[in-house]
Amino acid sequence: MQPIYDIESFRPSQAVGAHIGRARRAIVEAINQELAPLDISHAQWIVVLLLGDGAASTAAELCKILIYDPGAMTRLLDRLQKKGVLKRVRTKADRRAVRLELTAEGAKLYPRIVEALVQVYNRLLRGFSRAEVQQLDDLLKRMVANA
Amino acid sequence: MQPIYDIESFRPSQAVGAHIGRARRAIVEAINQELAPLDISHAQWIVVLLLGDGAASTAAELCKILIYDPGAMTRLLDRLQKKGVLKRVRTKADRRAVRLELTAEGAKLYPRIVEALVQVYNRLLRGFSRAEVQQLDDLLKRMVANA
DNA sequence: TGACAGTGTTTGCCTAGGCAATTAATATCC
DNA sequence: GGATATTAATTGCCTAGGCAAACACTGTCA
Repeated sequence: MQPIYDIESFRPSQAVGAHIGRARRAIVEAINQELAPLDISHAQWIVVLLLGDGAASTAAELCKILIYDPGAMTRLLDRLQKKGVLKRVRTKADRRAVRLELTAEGAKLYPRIVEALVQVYNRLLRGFSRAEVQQLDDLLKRMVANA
Repeated sequence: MQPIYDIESFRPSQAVGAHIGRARRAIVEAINQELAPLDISHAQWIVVLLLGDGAASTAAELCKILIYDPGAMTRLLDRLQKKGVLKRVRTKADRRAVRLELTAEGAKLYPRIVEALVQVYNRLLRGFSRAEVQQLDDLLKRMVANA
């Protein structure tokens, strides 16, 4: 298999990286716009999502999944707590860790975020067959696997 | 064409957005690692690239292409100037604008960045046929077009 | 030509993430 | 059991981007 790009003909703005970057920007902007009424930031709704579906329940887990700085996470959680979205609960099992729980308020946010995401993705995937989406996913996963 | 995702079965971490996010992270990290010896940040090498291949020559153009805040751009250019990578040249044509030019130093950076990008992309695309890369590009472009 | 809108750049202020050091609690290993 | 390493969370400090206001200059249009 010959290499895809070579130095002579390389055009940065036409490379996969640029396309991926533009697609990501389109997604982020669309979601932000959709979630604007909830007054919640990009980093924040991802956390609500992860707590809401049980993928994480402590700051450390969130940091690991999101590859996010622990210090920044503490402050992000502070903000969500101040908003009344989540609460910190110390547990007996491990007294270092703080279990994070969505409040009733926060729990109401979860389905709204899911709905927004589904809507945005479906919109950005207009005209795609399921097979094409599957293929896109697969190609991206192969890139990540090569890292 | 039926919608791709539905609320019940939606798994955020398996959606296209997540895959795109992970691919982007893999690319950024690989490039940063490759360019670490140059002591230049993510935002900075993109600017050098755009100036180097003539895609932009003023701060305003850079902002437009990168969808980047003008204030932040001023300061980013300050840093690159202090590093001796570029210089600002006032021109008679439009006395508001400042033409940006790579210094001899900056010009030497350009091919090294291109080389790093080509290398990283080719590595992340190991095992891809040209057709597959083309398909990936196309699928991403279609998403962006739907935005 | 002169008022006015628009453009290019800069600055100040605010927010937020990264890094390093700290503290508290737990795990490990002898 | 006790020294040591590791882990979870927090804090302070630094850097950098977003927004809004300010300023200089250019373009437009009556």
